[in-house]
Amino acid sequence: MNDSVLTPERILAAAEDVLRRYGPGKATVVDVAQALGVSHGSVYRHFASKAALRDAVLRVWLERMMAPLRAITAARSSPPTRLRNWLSALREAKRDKVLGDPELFATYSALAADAREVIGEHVDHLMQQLATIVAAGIKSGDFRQVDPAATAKAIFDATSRFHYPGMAHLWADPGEDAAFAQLLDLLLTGLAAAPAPAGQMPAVASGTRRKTVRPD
Amino acid sequence: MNDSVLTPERILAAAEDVLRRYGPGKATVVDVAQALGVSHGSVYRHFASKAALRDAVLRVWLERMMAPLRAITAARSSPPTRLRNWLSALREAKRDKVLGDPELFATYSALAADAREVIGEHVDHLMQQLATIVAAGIKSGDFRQVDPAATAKAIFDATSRFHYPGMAHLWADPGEDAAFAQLLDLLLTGLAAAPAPAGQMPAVASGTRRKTVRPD
DNA sequence: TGAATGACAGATTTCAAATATTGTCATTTT
DNA sequence: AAAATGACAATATTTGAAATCTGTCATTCA
Repeated sequence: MNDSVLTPERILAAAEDVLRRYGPGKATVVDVAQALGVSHGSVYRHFASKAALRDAVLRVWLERMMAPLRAITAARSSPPTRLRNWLSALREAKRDKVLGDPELFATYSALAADAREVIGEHVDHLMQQLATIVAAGIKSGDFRQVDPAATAKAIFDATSRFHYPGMAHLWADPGEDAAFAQLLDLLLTGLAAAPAPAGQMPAVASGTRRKTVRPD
Repeated sequence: MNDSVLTPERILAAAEDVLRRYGPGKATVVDVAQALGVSHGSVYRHFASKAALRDAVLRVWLERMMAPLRAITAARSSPPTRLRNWLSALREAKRDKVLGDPELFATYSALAADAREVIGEHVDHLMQQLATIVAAGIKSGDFRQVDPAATAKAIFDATSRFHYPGMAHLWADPGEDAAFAQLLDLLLTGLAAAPAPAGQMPAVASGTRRKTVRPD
């Protein structure tokens, strides 16, 4: 098992493996070291504590999960479509994980419970992406004039039901798809620029109506 | 303690007391019986099992919490206002409970975790009330033509973040009020009847525009 | 005769002793 | 000299035997 030099990367990979095999409660630093054929003292040369190792593993996992979302954020489809796709992708990523391998999902949920800081950063990243899409929608005239950051948070909050791991126990229900679609419709309607608002308009130059129609 | 005859009501009251004092994990049927000055066998004459007793206590507690919501549902203010008040009241009821007495809240959350059926009924009741308000809003012309039941579910889902006990750990945050207000605005905008819809309208007789303006 | 009791079997919980883990660091290895 | 080791103290977890609890029911009580 002692292939090359001991690097943080090799330790991370081994840790992920051990975690997958043993579960979150039982995986020990000694196990990880053993998997690498080294003493557990060596692991502490690269990670300050078990918590630090745990955080690093979690970060890798979250990063992997976020990759498709980044792509959607940067896509060229219309902002409303992008928003729909992004939220659907977030939901499906979690849903597939929890339905596909409940144990592993539970493992990572357990990790996450003790890694508030990492989760905080993660959520911040997600909301920044949402805000980007919302801002694009305002610019294109598809969305009302709203505060992108605050609205991003509202959208994230509103969809928690479908992506927050603590609610995973509801995700196997048959009505879930319909409920999610219903919610998306409600949110997008709330976000849409009023076609011809009779009366009060936000006090902003309304020169940015929807200009181009892009393929969805 | 052996005042009058043993009734389900007296047992319920004692059970609630014991639960409050001992916590959810430690309260035993023997404790409840002891508090009443009877043998535990007598309790089983009135409740088939500890689970049944637990369910009954939970039902009483939930019923008490729902009372103000019923009042709001039946109020005479405009449907949008009623919806706002109802959702705010739901949020505040839970928030006050969890911030006011975290232990007791944890106790009841623990009960709830093993009483899916009772919780299911409870949620159904809540959604029915929401649907009533939504239907009223459609009738008054304040809301778009939507399916009241499906929309009630969407609204309930969208606000889970602020009333689902599993998310209580977020409720002490200072930004919570603003976030909730933001979400309410987004939902109510999404629900509002378009002032002058340019183009596609639902295939429904649109003879029910907002007729009267009531005091909010 | 209907309500209450308490002994009982089986299941669950508790608690303290035994074991394992984390994190450090003086020593060994390469 | 940098990397790795493993003995060690402090902490956390596991374990299993004893105690407690749930739910039943034959018997007692009023």
